[in-house]
Amino acid sequence: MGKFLITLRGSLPSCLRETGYSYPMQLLSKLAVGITQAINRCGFPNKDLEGQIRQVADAKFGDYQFNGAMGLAKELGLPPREVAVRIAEHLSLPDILATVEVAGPGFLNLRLRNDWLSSQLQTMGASDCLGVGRANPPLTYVIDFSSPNVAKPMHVGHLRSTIIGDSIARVLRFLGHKVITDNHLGDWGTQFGIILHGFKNQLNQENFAKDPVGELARLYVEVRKQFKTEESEDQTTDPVQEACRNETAKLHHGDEENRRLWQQFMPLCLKEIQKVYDRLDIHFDHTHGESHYQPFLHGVVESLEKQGLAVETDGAMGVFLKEGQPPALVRKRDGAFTYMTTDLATIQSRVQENDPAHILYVVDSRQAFHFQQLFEIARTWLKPKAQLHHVSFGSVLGPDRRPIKTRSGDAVASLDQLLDEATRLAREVNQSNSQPDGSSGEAPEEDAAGDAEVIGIGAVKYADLSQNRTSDYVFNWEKMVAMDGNTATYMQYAYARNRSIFRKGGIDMEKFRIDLRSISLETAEERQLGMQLFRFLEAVQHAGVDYRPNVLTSYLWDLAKAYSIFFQNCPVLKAESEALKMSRLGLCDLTARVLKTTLDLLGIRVLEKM
RNA sequence: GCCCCUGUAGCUCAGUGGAUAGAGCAACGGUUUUCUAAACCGUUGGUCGCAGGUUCGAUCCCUGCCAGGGGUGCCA
Repeated sequence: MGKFLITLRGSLPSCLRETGYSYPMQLLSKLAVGITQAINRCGFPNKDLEGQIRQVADAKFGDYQFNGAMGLAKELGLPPREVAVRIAEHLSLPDILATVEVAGPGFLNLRLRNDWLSSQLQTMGASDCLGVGRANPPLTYVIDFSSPNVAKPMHVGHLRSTIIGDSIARVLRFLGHKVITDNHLGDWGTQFGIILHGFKNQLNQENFAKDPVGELARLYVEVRKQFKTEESEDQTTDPVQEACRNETAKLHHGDEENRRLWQQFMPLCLKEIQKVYDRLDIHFDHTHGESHYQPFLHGVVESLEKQGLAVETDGAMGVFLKEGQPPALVRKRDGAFTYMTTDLATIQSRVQENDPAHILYVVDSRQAFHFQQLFEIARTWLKPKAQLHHVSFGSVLGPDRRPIKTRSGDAVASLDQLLDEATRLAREVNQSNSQPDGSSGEAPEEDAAGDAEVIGIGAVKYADLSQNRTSDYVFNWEKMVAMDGNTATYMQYAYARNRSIFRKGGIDMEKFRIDLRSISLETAEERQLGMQLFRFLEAVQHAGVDYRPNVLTSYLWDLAKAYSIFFQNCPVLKAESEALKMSRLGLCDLTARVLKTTLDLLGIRVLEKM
């Protein structure tokens, strides 16, 4: 491969090589080889080349474009268009390219041959994984996501880590990597001390019997309210906070009563959380909470101390990293360990047990400083071969544009409420569209409740996933439960309409898929849809390289648009000839499979009828 | 104080060192004897916070400023 930057819409090209992404259908590397050869034939230098091969900005220019000629021209002191023309003249990829055109100040616009594209679509269609195949070599990823505090009910703020993490796991698995997901529950920190303190002093027995988790959550909020505010100058003298710290420390030191209570609370909390995961269709390989690492914490601090990393400071043990920066505390004055200690133990354990190439933390961007410290300590301490990444995401803001905080006990929509509302709306829309008024769609009567859940939860997930994870966003009920425009519902609907064609046509899917025919891309609509289908691989790669599910939602939107235009303009069952009908059915079926698979990578299900 | 992030259409947000900066929603107008109208088509809407700099080319990179937010030794 040449020294090109292969750009998948701005993704990090070197990652493609580093992560060993090499798939038979990879077009960009083929183009890179061809263009490198052309540049060599011209006698132009190809080192330090800032050129780029990418999808065209506008379909009217072609399919792909090469932007390197302008930079090269500057280096050579030649007119940019002349350089572009010479590269174009020497560019020879006769099987793949139909046209190579120089345009504007020196762009090289490339158009793929229809027969080549068609053959690629056949390859995709014949492949179970739609031409994506296996990464070579597969890498091991540990992905840490969701990680709620078990003592509190999940709310909209927990949604992002949970569904973004799940989607990243699905994408990396689909790309052929080994993925280990781990829900690092907050089940051992100060929040338990708070609950223990509340339980011992302010318990409402009746509530606890009726709704134990609800009562624990209430206690948490109640006790938090009694803390001195952050403005007060000396929080170390706060008696309530001190008492909570004391309960935490007792738990950590093996106090019998606190251990017993912890063991009583945990199954209740876990059951509550599991309900949400079941609804969201999210599963973990491990649920190793903070408590899981408790036996190793002493050893961690000891080891850090031995290496001279941790030193005593005001009675606590801390690691000083940078001048002027506060130390990272690994053991508090009262002997309790911190989440820094737990996170270090967790890294150690993951490195030893899984030997991963990457460990991803899908966590709120506000914890950036923590991860910076954590990674720095871990690298010095363990010298792991694993790369550590904080896959951060922005905050969910309230209507006042300020982050929703639960520490202060803000009232926020619970996740259950959100999912209920979305499901309720889905049922409403579904019913209104199922009236026997002649113009309605096929009424799916069998499992209306289940269908509404698929649509409603899909809508909620899509609303979150379609946003770039790094930016904050304002929480909005209507947006979260919207079912028109660029939403999961739109994709599910496109899928359902697509399947309807096959039902109406009485097509035997198994026979049809075995008996694949060549796909005609004669009309502009067919061509555009085919092109979009072909780009599936690039979209998944890009999403995987950047850990960004919203790349997939953008792709889906483009694909669904292309399909809608095709659907509108190209009759399938009533196509002019049997051959054209079969070709278009082939396009439809491939579209359905790509839609379904991409939605699956987002953790969203489809319905055969809507 | 120090560190980090953000600023793009009325609202919510995409996007990119390259061609005329895009969607959804909202508003307005149109499409249903034709494979599902949860759809489609069209119109309106922008000094990409401000000012410099680097570059053949900057909304994107750099610096400063303004505005908002976050973090910051005993919460996680």
